[in-house]
Amino acid sequence: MDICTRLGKNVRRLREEKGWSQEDYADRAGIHRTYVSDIERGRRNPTVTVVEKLAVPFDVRPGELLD
Amino acid sequence: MDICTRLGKNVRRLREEKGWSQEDYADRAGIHRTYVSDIERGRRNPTVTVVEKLAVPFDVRPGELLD
DNA sequence: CTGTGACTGAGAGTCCGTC
DNA sequence: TGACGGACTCTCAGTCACA
Repeated sequence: MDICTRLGKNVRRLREEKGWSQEDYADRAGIHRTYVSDIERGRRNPTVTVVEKLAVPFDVRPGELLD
Repeated sequence: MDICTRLGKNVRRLREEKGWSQEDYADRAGIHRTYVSDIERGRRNPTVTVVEKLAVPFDVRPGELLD
């Protein structure tokens, strides 16, 4: 499976575990809501700085999002 | 420490452990030599697909390069 | 062998919407 | 709430000559 798809699935899974909407999560991560939507669907190829931002609200290491 | 710097240090450390030159490694990863040079010095902010390419020659999970 | 500045096309990332 | 589109700016991907 493509690494962007894996990233997207991990983000969605963790976000839903927290019970957050995409908008809630986007605000916590400091990222635009439409961008989160694209990422969860594997339609974007984010940079490592974005991966770091994505990891903050979940309190996990950035690398975990790529597993 | 900045995530780009961490990535760069990890790549350089692993590359030197293997005894490869930047050029050897770049060829194995399918990336340009000068681009590897930039990444090792933390001057670039690569996308996750690049991180995936970087991980291949080392036979590690892409996420490990971000630790 | 490696660092660096410069360059171009592609795409990252934001913001406005509608359904 | 989330999918999706359009339009926009700015940075990244990828390469080269040269130090």
